[in-house]
Amino acid sequence: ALCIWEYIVPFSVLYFLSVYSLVIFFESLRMSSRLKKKRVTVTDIAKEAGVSLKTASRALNNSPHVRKEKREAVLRAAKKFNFRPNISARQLASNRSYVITHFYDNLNTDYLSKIYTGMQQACHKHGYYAVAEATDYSRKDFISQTLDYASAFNIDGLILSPPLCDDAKLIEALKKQDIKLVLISPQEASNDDYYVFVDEEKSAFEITEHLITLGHEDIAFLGGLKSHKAASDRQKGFISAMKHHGLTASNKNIKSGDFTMQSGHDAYVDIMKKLPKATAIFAANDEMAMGVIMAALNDGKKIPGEIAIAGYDNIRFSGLFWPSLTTVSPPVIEMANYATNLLIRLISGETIKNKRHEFVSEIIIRKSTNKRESS
Amino acid sequence: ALCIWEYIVPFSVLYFLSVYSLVIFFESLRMSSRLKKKRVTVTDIAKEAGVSLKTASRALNNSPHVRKEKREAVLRAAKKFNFRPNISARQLASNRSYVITHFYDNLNTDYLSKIYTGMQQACHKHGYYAVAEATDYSRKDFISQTLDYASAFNIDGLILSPPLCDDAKLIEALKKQDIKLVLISPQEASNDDYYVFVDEEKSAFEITEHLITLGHEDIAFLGGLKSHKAASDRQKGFISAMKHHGLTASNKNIKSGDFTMQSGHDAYVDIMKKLPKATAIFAANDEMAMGVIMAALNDGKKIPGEIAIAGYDNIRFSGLFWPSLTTVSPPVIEMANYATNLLIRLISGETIKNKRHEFVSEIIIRKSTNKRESS
DNA sequence: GCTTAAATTGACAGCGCTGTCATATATGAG
DNA sequence: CTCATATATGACAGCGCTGTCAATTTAAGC
Repeated sequence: ALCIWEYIVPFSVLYFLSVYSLVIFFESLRMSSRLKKKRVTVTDIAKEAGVSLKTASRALNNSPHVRKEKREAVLRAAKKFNFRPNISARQLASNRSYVITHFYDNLNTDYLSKIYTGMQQACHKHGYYAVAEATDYSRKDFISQTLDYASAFNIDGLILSPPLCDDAKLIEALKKQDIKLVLISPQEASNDDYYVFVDEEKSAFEITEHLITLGHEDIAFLGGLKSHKAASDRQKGFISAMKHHGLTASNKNIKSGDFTMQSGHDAYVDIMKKLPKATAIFAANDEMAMGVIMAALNDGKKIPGEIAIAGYDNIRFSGLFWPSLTTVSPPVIEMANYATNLLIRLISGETIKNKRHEFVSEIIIRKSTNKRESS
Repeated sequence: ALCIWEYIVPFSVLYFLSVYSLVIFFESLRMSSRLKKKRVTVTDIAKEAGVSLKTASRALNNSPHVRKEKREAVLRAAKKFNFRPNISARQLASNRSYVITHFYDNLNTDYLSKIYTGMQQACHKHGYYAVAEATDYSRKDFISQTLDYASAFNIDGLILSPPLCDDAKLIEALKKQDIKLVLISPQEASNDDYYVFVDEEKSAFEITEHLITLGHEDIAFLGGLKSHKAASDRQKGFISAMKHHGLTASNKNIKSGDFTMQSGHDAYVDIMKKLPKATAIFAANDEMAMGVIMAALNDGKKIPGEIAIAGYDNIRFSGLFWPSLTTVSPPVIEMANYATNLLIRLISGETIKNKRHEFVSEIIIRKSTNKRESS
């Protein structure tokens, strides 16, 4: 994670680079009382590359109007001196904050933490700061608050996650203020929005296929709330996998819960009543899957020997659960990273054709479906 | 969370404040093309208060050598104009970053997220940035990496959480570099360190007492690894609560696991063999408690009717579990907030007498012990 | 080859704040 | 009341960068 290291060159190397470096070196010795390293500034780079301060600045910022040779010379000098721009000076001079904020209203700290990690990685690389800010979506003045916040802190860009990314009014208001934004997993995105998303249907298809491959034929699906797009996508994936393999998917083996563990528990009882020969259950989220597992254990069933169970989301606990849960893991960190990079490019004024980027989740096979698996 | 709102005064109010505000108002109208609000700067505040730029700066920064009346005048002016200092300018001029970083090597995103929230709150108030940075504690060059990072980013202060906060060498090295730091829950802190911690023994005592109050007498304790100080503190709390109420605590009813769900499951079986009349089990962490619950359900026991189960930590999932788990909730957000405030005071050069601050966890009673409880 | 437009380059000011240091004022000792 | 010391105040430079705008070079068109 400390990708900064790549910038840090041992002093011994610097030492031999040039007379200039020698000067730096001795200066640093002189000031060594408290390791006050002489900062390398754009001026130094410009001198080294034989161009003006401004040209160096342009080259470093990837701005247009710099001849190729000069640009390369500047970049070479920057590398040689291990140059890192001073963010504060940039902020001050350009009247931008170089801060990207993730606004959320979500208590799933696990999810939030992953988003932050992804943002952090991208921000790090480009000299931006990543900030996460909780909001209260239920407040009536929510939109005006958000706008005020963004302008007070001079936020350059915003990442919005569900449910905020589905508030058309908020998005419109932010756009009107000319604040760049990228959405993560919106339920449905307009053509104007930049966003990242993950193909839920495909993953549901794959995990269903995994169960089928293991030899299961009587597989039940436990869905979620109808209004939740992800849940219905997962259901579609299940149905098409079943049909693809010549198995039936009807309301005999499709039930729905409300995403809680309790509802998983209840659903198991229901399923066993209507479809007693079921040997596998695929729940649309991990919590329900865990409820199913508990009910099954309670029922005296061996997992996965007598009944295999799969979930969706890969919440942190699904790996710690016992038996550990086979599930679908959406690449949240990667998505956030991509979204942030996209945002930074937008902020820099780049025009980007592809407004959307699709990710694919990973299927994680653990003990709840696969007895040969050791962990 | 958006505590910035308190700074935002409706325009109408500003409008009537003074001629000066009028000027601001019209300027902002002129620039209204893109809401380019004229920034209020220290110079403005100084003018209003009738002092020099520097005196205003001093007053705003709580520096010494400012007469009381002038200080008050400045603060009044700042409030009137709704002044917010420009962080970047500060950073640039003072050669400090105003960044506080939390270094961690911990996969518990739930915990991390709470720490970040607490830091965020404190940083927000004082114009600092909160950053969270993952490290790899197992690397051999870990310490030098951390030092390089801190100096490259000019970090003002560091928050360290377990296990990093227990690395004496790291701490010494950081101190030598004159980097301020505050530890969160160190296993044992030297007299020189600033840290926050939580009284585990007390909480364990209380939750045991909760079980006793419910009428349980044959209570088993499921401990953790001996090397883990928190685990042994929790065990001490259990023992003293039992003794306090005239109940026995011996190796007949004290077992130990390894903090995994699986070990909780196994421990239940063991406990029931050695102490079949047990009606309550207190596990030293939530995961083991959940393992115990599953084993008990598997065993046909009713929870909490026939056996009550309590955990420790209040991981996110313990509220979603079924039955929801009675547990101890350490105030992580508050701890991080306090630690960050402390750090900011240290950075500002304040001398602080109390190097440590104790927190008390909350006992959260849920269904696994209390059938009357509704959620 | 000449004119015009486009691309490239650099000089310079200044973002908003704090550090330094010289100056001014207050306090205390004798 | 005077001088030394402590406390209070302000003028000014400058942190490192980017925006502006004018100057210069290059390319394009005919």
